[in-house]
Amino acid sequence: MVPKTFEDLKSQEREARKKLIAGVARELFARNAFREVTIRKIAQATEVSVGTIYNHYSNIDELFLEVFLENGRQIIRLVKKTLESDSSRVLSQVCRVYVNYLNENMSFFQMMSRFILAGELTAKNLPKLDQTMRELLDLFEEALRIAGNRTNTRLSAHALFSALNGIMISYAKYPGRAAEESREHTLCLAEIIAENFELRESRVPVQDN
Amino acid sequence: MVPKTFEDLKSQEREARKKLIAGVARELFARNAFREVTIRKIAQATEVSVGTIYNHYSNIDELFLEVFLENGRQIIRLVKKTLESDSSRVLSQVCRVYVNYLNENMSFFQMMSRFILAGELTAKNLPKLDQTMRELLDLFEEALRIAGNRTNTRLSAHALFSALNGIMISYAKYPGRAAEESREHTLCLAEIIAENFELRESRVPVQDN
Amino acid sequence: MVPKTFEDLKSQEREARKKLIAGVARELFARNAFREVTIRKIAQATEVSVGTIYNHYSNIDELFLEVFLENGRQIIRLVKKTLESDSSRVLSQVCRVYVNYLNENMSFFQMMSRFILAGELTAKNLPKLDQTMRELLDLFEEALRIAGNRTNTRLSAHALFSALNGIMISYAKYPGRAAEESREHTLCLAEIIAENFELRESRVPVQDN
Amino acid sequence: MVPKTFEDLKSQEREARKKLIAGVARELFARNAFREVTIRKIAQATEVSVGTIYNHYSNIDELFLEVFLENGRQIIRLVKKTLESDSSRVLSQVCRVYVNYLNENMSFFQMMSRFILAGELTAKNLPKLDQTMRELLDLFEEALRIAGNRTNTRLSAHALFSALNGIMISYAKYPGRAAEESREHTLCLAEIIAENFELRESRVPVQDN
DNA sequence: TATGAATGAGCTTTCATTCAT
DNA sequence: AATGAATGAAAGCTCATTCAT
Repeated sequence: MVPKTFEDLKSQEREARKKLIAGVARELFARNAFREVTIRKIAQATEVSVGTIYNHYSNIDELFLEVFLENGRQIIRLVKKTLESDSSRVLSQVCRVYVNYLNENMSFFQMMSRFILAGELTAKNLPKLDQTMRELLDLFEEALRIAGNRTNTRLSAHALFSALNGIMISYAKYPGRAAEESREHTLCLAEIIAENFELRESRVPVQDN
Repeated sequence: MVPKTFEDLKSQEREARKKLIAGVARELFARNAFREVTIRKIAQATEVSVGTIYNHYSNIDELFLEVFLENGRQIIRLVKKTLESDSSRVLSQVCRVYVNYLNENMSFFQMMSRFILAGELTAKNLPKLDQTMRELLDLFEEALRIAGNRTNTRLSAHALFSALNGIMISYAKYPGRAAEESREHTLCLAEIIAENFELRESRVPVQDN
Repeated sequence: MVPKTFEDLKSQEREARKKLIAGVARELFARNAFREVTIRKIAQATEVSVGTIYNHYSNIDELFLEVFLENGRQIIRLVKKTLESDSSRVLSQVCRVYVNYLNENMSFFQMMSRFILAGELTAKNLPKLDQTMRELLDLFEEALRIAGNRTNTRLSAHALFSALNGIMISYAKYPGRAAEESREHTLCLAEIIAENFELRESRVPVQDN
Repeated sequence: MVPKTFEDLKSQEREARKKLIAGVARELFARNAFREVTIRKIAQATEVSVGTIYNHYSNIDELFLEVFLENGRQIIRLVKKTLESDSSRVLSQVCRVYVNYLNENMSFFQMMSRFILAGELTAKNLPKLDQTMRELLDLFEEALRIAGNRTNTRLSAHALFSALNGIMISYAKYPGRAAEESREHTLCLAEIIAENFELRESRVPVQDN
């Protein structure tokens, strides 16, 4: 958007600064355990005062949500691109892209856990979460359809989404395993999930020959 | 185990007290949000002092692990019983039993999240976690085999386990939904997961050419 | 005051803006608890920036003082009107008018408390406070005189002023009581204070022995 | 109370420590403006950690209330002693004792302001406040009766209590005056209040002689 | 003169852990 | 072995004030 007036400029700058904070926070979340990311640390990393953060976000959960949603938007972009490439086994590729992204943005689940399991979300912010979720599920649904899965596609999309998230919470950092080993394991499981959600003629035992 | 010596007796008692604490903590976790359960509250509920808890567990994560493992043992018992009943669609039933249990013991994931994603687990305790996981996965593997799934059964068991956990983190308390509604949704998704992990001849389009 | 020069005009405008801020702040204080009124909220309510407020008042207490004094001027106007009405029991009416006003402008005491008990007042501003106090006390003194109280009238005015303020701090919002109930209680106490400050022939027991 | 058991001893000690904190806080309040007394400073003054304070008081207002009530109990003791001394003009002496005490424990009103005007009091603590207030008012009522004031004594006690409090809020630290000067002024006003609440035959102008 | 984003010291409160008894 | 008071670092958040634009 090209600013038309001085006001526009200022509000654009403000928005940019706000995004900057969320961006730095996102990096922090990618590198650290969710519990260890505090407002003070975000402030330090952004080279901004604590108060400034509260000038942009009215509380910590609002900032978390912003990061969460930005993660969501990134994923949506990646998945969209994957769907557009007309390669074979699109579903498998979508699953791998998704799990791959999550491996590099670990805190995504811990936030999900916070927003969904612990319910730290105001009614005001709920629609934002819903909207992002819906967009992502639309894409999963499309991938399922392409893969030949044509019954209950919405519910199946939910199940697929769940299953991939579950891989992460269950194995992304399984204690005692090296990072790369874990990552490969999650990708391997993503592949299995994908296969199970594809229409699988080949897996049917040959019958009458 | 029948005590043979006075020492045995004392150590049995000690073990009993330790279990008592873990048991009360487990109830607390079932009824409350993970974040709200503190050492103090566990001490109060057990009618034991804070210090006593530290006499049995060297830190809070050791106690959490004990609770987690006890949860695991309960699940294992339930799944075993399900496998023994020779009804049809055993895999589906196993999935439902598992998800059902988790609905009533929500904190299970938050602990999983703590141990796996946040890595709060000492090397010393890792084997205990491993052992329980292995037992549970053995059962899932068996269920898969019964359902006709015969390739890569170990990895498939991992994938199934992941998928079911994912249902919980993604939808168990989806904000804005009533508890009963959420529960039904999770069971419905468990069923879809089960179907996708079963051998599904019926889903193959008729090939009459 | 009619502006004579351009300078006058500008300075008049400036003064008007200053009064505007104080006026809005006054409304805010009347409707909200003292502790909840912040510079930010005053700025928002005035539709002016925080910085602008600091252009007119060098700190928050200067603004508070302005509000306090404006409250004082309002009270003075009301009490004057009451004194001019040649009704009977003027002292009682003055007391009720005063307490009534305070019931609708609660923060008055909290400011008094701030200025007097906590001493948040610069030497520069002291004369303004003094001047307003003196005017109000003049009126109380006159009311006492009308009521027949003719000894130590200045000190009695102080005592009367104190007593009415004390009603508010002691009972204006006594916890557990409804607002209307509290208000009535304060008016009732104001009446008792008035009676005690009037010359009370009737209260002397008949001495027929 | 003489401790009977070891338990008694421990609980007595605990109680003593709790009182110690309140006592130190009371001194702090006597010497400093209410706003400047923080949990941290109380902890420092008591040579105790912040956490310890929260072991004894569940929040800051509970501690404030304790201090307030202890102030109240002290006043009650003093007023009682005054009533028991069979000197003349007991009411006047009661008023002076009360105002004198408050001069040495300034924060009393700021707490009153907090509890009464700002309503920072949980339902649970309300009865404690009520009880102390009632006891104090009983004494004021008795003083009024002794002074010959026999109508509406309860309401009059309220009015008297209010009036004396008002002296403090209005003049205890009137800016620009020396401490001793202010103190004398408050005592002088207390005397005037007392006179006005006494039955005053002498003040009645001689009528028909 | 008006703006309002930035500041940061300071607030209350929490809670796993320690240790003298 | 059991106790539970003491600890204190660290959390989220507030708000009067400043200052570059």
